[in-house]
Amino acid sequence: MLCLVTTCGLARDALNLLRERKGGYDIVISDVYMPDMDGFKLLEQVGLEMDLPVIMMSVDGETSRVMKGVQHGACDYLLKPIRMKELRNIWQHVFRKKIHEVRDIEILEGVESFQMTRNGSDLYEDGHVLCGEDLTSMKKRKDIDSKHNEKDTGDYTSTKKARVVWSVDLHQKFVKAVNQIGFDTTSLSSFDGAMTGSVCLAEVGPKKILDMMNVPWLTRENVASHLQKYRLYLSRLQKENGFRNPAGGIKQSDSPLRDSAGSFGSRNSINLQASDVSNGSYRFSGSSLVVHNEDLRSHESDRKRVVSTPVAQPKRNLNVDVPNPCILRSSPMEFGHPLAPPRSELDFGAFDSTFPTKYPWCGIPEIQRKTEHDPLHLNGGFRHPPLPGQKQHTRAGYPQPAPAISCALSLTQRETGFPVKAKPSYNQTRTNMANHQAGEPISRSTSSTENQGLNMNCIAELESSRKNINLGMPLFTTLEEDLQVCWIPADCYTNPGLQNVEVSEFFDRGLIKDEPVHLNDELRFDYEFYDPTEYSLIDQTMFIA
DNA sequence: AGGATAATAT
DNA sequence: TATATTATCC
Repeated sequence: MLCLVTTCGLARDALNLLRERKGGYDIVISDVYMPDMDGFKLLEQVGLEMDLPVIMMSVDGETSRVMKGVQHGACDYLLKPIRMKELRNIWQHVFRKKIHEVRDIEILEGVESFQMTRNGSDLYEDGHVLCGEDLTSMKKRKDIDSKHNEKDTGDYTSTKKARVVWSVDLHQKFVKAVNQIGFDTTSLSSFDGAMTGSVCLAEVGPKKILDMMNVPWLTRENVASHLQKYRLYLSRLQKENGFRNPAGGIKQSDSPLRDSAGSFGSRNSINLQASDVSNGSYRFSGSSLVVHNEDLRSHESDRKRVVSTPVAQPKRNLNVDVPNPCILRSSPMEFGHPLAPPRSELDFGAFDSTFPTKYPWCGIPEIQRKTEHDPLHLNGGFRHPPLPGQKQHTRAGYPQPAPAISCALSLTQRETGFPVKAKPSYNQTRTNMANHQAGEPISRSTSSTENQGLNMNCIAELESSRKNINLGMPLFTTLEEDLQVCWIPADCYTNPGLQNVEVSEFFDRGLIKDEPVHLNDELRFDYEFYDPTEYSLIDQTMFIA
């Protein structure tokens, strides 16, 4: 890096130069002792007239003096003799300042305009500022660069396709389509559940599935890719089934370890292992707030037609056990739901003892199930998963402990309109846009769109922290809980005070109502009539591979 | 269509 | 950093 240094013997000269050429300098290094002026005076003056980082230096390392420098606004204080290494480092200050400027702009102008800033005249590339490597991650740099190129060429289509996130509901559509096609083409219900699955898959191709799914923005490639994974999963499943579970029952996860190979299908029973419990830091680590630079990709998601899960994303490191392994039954009519699933789907459910329909891939959305151990299921509407006894009352939770501070904080910040986001915001932000594109009934009000991910996360946060407190020990949040939090009716938040008000308000698209939250009317059926436990299985198995 | 592999996300 | 997921190529 080339540095132009101007030296002055007098502070007065320096000030004049600085005034003459505003913007011509990036940093000021000044001795504390100067013939014509106290260094602190100069420092003060520079601070008043221009916004430049000032570094003080002197042979005097007396604490009070150093402190004085800092108090007057010096960003560093170097002791003479100054080493080269120290000099090299002073550019940090310049850097930092620039970055703060960018941040300020972001905050002031809001996400939208910030994105424009980044897309357009890229502040980062202003002069030499972008020389360093440690300010923003290289990844971000890459994003910026690619965006920049896009702008230059004007060719937006040349960029890579955004990734489709196979959310629960999207996958449900997929499975639905697979089942449908399987039904249509075979027009018979196999008595062998496993065969039914295979037959379906043998018959269906991505094209058909795509048509059946009727999701306009989805491509054949998307489906093909997903189908590939699906098949992979099925084969693993069959292998595992033959191997560990010849009887076809629910695999007892006697190991808390995640079997990476077979985990797709092996998570239906959940172990509350002490080792897992001790791993309670997970939730809180996830709750730290980040002033998050809206990812560019969320900006383009409309164009890119990206989907993402509308619910909290599964947490891979979680493996929670249902204390009583659910006994699954195909019992759609028990709920008297008017929408009886097609025959093939019933068939899927009917043979869950031979074929692991308990696994998410196998038509969960189409069949209704009941967990014998959970009477709550019969209540209709919102139901809990069969949590261990302790947890049960925390769920009903009327006198609720305060939510996580972080959550309250994020809510508050959200109100300020600052682009503050809970961590997994990227995908979820995309979700909303994509969902919108798919014609799903999602409000496009700015706040809800921008903060949906945060909403979810905050609620999840509330839930988990509440549990943690109630149990008096760190308890990790389960996936199912993550999902559940989306369903919690507003009146669950009976704890008076800030957080309740804000939480309700938070759901400005009406996510919290007197009934379970669903993302899509079409899916309502699934959400309402499926055992949340089951649903958790969906996630755990479907998205954790 | 479907498998292999590259790219990307977590 | 390793692994999982998805896009893309053939």
